[in-house]
Amino acid sequence: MQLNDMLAYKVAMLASDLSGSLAREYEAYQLTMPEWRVMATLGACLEGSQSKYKTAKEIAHATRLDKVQVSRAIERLNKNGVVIKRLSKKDKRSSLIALSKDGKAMYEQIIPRVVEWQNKRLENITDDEYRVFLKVIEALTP
Amino acid sequence: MQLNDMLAYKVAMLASDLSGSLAREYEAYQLTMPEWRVMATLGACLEGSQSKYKTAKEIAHATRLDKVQVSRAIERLNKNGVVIKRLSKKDKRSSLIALSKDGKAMYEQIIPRVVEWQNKRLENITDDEYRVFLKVIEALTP
DNA sequence: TGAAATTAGTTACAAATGAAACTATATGAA
DNA sequence: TTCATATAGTTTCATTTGTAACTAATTTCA
Repeated sequence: MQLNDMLAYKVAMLASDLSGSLAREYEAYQLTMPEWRVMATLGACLEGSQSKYKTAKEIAHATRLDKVQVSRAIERLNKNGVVIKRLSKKDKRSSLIALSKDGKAMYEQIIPRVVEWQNKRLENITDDEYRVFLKVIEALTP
Repeated sequence: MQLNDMLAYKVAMLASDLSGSLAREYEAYQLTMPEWRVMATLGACLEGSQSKYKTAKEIAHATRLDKVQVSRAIERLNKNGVVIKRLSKKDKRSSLIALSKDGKAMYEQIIPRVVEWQNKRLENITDDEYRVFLKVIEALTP
């Protein structure tokens, strides 16, 4: 059995390649990966009818980052004017986080680049193949 | 677009889950992931007709680890008697690395655990689905 | 030849990461 | 109430990781 035949290795290689390649789309905006994930989460919730505010805890859950990483990402995004923070009245331990006007504008610039990047990556793959791919990912995740 | 719909994110989640889960199989042997990959590479080459010795460079290439990680992994494996190192006569900058007797025994204990782990993970997935999955991975990797 | 450029591997240092301790608030049971 | 326990988020510290500099050997080509 070669390393190359091993599932975990294959997927790790793919993940590292995809992450690195996608990162080039948002690195232009001086964002790290955790920062991008926080933004993406805050940006996505603008579209629905839900509140545009999220707590750090909710963001951590959505991004699967741990609370330290989320705290640091929010701190930097806040310092750079990308997100705003207001104290929650319900629970004074928490803040409510949302994209600022600038942050929203930045998000709206990045998203099309991410979509385009993804479409390009998927262009040699049929819909059927991709469906199976997603299904297998689902089945592999406990 | 939700984070969850993003290809790179999905694959990163899967990779992190698979790596972590597989790691439990070799962590019992006090191996880190780079160390396991080095062992796996040296172990696999015992089976073919090739030399059982590999240079750090060849190992780095096979494992896709960078040379610093490989150097550190080899250093620790060597200190723990898992691999042996002899100077290459052809090129005095290089060493030739191979599994020691103990290292080979360890490798032969671990491999069945890894195979079993992988089979278990794949048990809900049909051969056809898995074939497509591998094909998509191939197509996604540039 | 032999000086300049390249390569293998190691070492040193800086940045990223994660675990654990900490602060402030909230919850729950006596 | 009030005291013990739990939780949100931050800070601290040790470890991991990656980058760049380094050493020693090899290759190239003038």
